[in-house]
Amino acid sequence: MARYLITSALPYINGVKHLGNLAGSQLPADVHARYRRLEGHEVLFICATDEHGTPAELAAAEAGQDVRAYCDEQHLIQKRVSEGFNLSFDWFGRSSNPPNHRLTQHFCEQLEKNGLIEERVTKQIYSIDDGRFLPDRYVEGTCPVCGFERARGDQCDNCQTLLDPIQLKNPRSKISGSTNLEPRDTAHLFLLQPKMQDRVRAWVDQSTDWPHLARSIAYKWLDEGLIDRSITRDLSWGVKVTKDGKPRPGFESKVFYVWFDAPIEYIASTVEWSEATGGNWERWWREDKGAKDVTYVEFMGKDNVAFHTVSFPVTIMGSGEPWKLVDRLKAFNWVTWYGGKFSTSEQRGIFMDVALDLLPSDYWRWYLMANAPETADAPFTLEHFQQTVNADLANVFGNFVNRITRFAETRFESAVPDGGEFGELEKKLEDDISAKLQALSAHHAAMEFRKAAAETRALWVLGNEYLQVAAPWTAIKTDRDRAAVGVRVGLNLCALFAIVAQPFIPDAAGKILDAIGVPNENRKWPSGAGERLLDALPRGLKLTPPDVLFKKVEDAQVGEWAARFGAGS
RNA sequence: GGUGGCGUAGCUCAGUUGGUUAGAGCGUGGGAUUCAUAACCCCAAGGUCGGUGGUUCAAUUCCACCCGCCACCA
Repeated sequence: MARYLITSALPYINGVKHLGNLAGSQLPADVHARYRRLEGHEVLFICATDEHGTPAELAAAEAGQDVRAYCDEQHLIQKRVSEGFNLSFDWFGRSSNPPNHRLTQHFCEQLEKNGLIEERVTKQIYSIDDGRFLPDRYVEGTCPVCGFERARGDQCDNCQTLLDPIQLKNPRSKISGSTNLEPRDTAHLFLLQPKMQDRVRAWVDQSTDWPHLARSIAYKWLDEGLIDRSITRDLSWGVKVTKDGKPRPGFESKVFYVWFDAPIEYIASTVEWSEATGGNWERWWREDKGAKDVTYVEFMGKDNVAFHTVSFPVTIMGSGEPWKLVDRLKAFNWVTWYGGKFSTSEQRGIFMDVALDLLPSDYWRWYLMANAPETADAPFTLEHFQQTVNADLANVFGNFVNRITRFAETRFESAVPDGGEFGELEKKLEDDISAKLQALSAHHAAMEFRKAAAETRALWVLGNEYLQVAAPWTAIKTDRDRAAVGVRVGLNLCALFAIVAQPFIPDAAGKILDAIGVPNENRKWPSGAGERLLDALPRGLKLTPPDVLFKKVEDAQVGEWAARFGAGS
């Protein structure tokens, strides 16, 4: 038994995420966590909402709410939606909770002790009418290079020139539109990342089992050279800046930059978990306190790779303390909506809460993992979704369960029949199943989700092929024992198929296992060797044929949804 | 613009550490079957592996350039 610490990139607090966000980190992380638990390993699966930063403040203002009240509400909404998708987090925390404040301050003070923090004064745009400094992106004005009138403070969208907000002509606040702005001196803390460059590189060098994409992104940043990075902002919503545990003089109206405190929430969310459950968080995160044998696995979208392979490790290593660093990471490309972007404002695409109103979570889980954006961006289309779930879930798997349980009901009194012996057909099936199980386990272990889904489906197909040849409905006319073998094997296959489908479609798998009466302790991942895979159920065991597991998605539904969610527009 | 990724059957994708007839699922056509959600099972058709050059006995697989799409650039 091994120990796995699994984290999913933190969803930003600002509204319910779309299917693409789900597919790129929370869902695969959940599938992997479930797989490792089924294997009998000790798993701690952690996520949280990322709640600080200007976008949260602005969204709250737009909603006419206090930012904390806004985050409270949005956190609950996201938590409920993640439960609706059966995301089996051991804890779903909040980066605004006290443990993250304490840890973020702790890390900064450690970094400062180690000579990695420097206080510097810079000029920033202050909006007198808004009563605040403006982040670069929230200053707009005329580009000094090309004259484009809606250039942002960090970059001109027209000519791509990188800008400082001070350079803009006729600058105005994007928040209020006010032009009553002036540059003012303000102090900030800078993290001296270049000092850690060699150590981070050495660490990346030895991280040979990362995916190629992750390493090349890390090397790209290292090759370009790390820079001193400002880790504080002039905002009120966030983690206060301290020195020796007390408010840091001159920083009373400042907080840490959201990108500094967000990854620390991985640890802090685990602290939240320990406070709520009595668990020992240091056993998972501190190598001096029992975390040496932990395998830490991170899931994220490709945009997050640099932060997880370079920035956060700088914080961790720079602390000089024995914190756990990532061992394996899995990065995803994007799911697109018909090749384009999901967009809340333009009503393009399906968001997590709406998806649950349309269909059970298993449909989405299956499709998104069977088509996970692993090597490239993957388009979501309703038509492909319909084809995939109807074929895989309804026709191949659901119908398999239905045909064999119905037959057992009408001809064998809804019980696992006794009688008859395995023949060549069953022996061959056993070999084929074992081989596929082995491949499936390997794909799960390697976090190859498309391949794991394809292999799961291939198992289901073996079941249908077997029934076709064994044909108990024909055998029953002349040889009841022969039919009994077919039905017994068929029912055992149902149980086995449901067990290995649990990581992808936990609800449906649970229904099947309940219907067949498989107790919880017998739902573990099959280890393969020497198991009686096809004769594990007690003979005479009564079952209740489940209702149709997966209703097909109808053309009319697809048509309606396509219009409603902006398909192809 | 810089860097990285991708471009393989109608669609979504595997694959080739360079080597006999390039694979899967879906979709399509045909057949078989009736236990089952008109499902399942079998068979078949379909590709000059983005383009152009180069290296090689041999390239879809390596190299160069080009075209197209995507991401990141703190």
